Amino acid sequence: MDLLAVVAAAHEISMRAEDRIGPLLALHRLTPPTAHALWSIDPSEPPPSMKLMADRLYCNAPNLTFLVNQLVDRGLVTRATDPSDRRSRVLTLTSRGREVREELVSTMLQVTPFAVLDPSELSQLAALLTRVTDASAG
Amino acid sequence: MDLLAVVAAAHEISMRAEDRIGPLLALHRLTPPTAHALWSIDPSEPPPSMKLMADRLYCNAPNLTFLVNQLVDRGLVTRATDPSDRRSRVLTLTSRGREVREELVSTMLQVTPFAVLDPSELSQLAALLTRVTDASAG
DNA sequence: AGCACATCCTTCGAGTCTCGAAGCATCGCT
DNA sequence: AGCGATGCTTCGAGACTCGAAGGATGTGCT
Repeated sequence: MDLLAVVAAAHEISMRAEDRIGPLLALHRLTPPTAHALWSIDPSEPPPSMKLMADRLYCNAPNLTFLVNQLVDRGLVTRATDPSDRRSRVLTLTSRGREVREELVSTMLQVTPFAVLDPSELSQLAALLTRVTDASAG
Repeated sequence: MDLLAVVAAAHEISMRAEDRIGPLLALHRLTPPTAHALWSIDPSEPPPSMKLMADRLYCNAPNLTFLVNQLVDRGLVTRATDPSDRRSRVLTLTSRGREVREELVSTMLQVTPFAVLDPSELSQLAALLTRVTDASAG
């Protein structure tokens, strides 16, 4: 059955990538969860709310509060009250946050096991994975 | 660039799968790390040592000791001294461990986002991922 | 306006995970 | 026998995850 092989291989690739990015994370006192949170704040988009981030990271509210505190403590993110809904807090990267995020992304593109694929294979793979994420939306 | 899209999509798929398997894990008082450890003990192969498991899971020795303790506490795994090297401990699934592992694998095959692909797409994807894991071995 | 209810976030406590440093037992080698 | 290497465990500190509970703000209803 190919499905089992695909699930196992995908997991293996994730673990390998996480292992290889580890040293860079340690350098910035980050961990996989905090790095993922940082990654998920795109500076070219409007600042996301805590709620939106929790949905993106598939985590609950207390957990997200904790992760954001870690990023704030490390000077990478700032919290602000959303003027249009004062219950909501929006997250903005500091200049250092933007730098670290950029370093994270560019390093990941170098060390990810997917980097061994050539452009044609990558394009095939991107098409398949896009189909998966679109079709299983939720 | 397709590479970034591939990395992001792969991560998204993993998170989604983990989210969907969560309820089953909770039922057995498992978590993603302990479930992954359980998954990595194939009952049809010779019992792995702690060392081998640590390599498979990309984790260090103290961490693996902790995870295995969790599985032992939950009655899923037993530890035994390897007669051929008395420093080494080998891990064997209990009958309950085999049941839970089987349930885990079969449920994952149902809920994984990859399940939306048809056989031809799956076979294509399996070929690409196998190439990635083989080419980036380490 | 006032009240009920929902939503967004935070705090707290308990359990889990991760890792470096240190230590113990055993193995392989000389 | 002695010595360094290897496999595992213990310990302590920091990080992560979640349910329960609570405070603040928005929404809808009368």
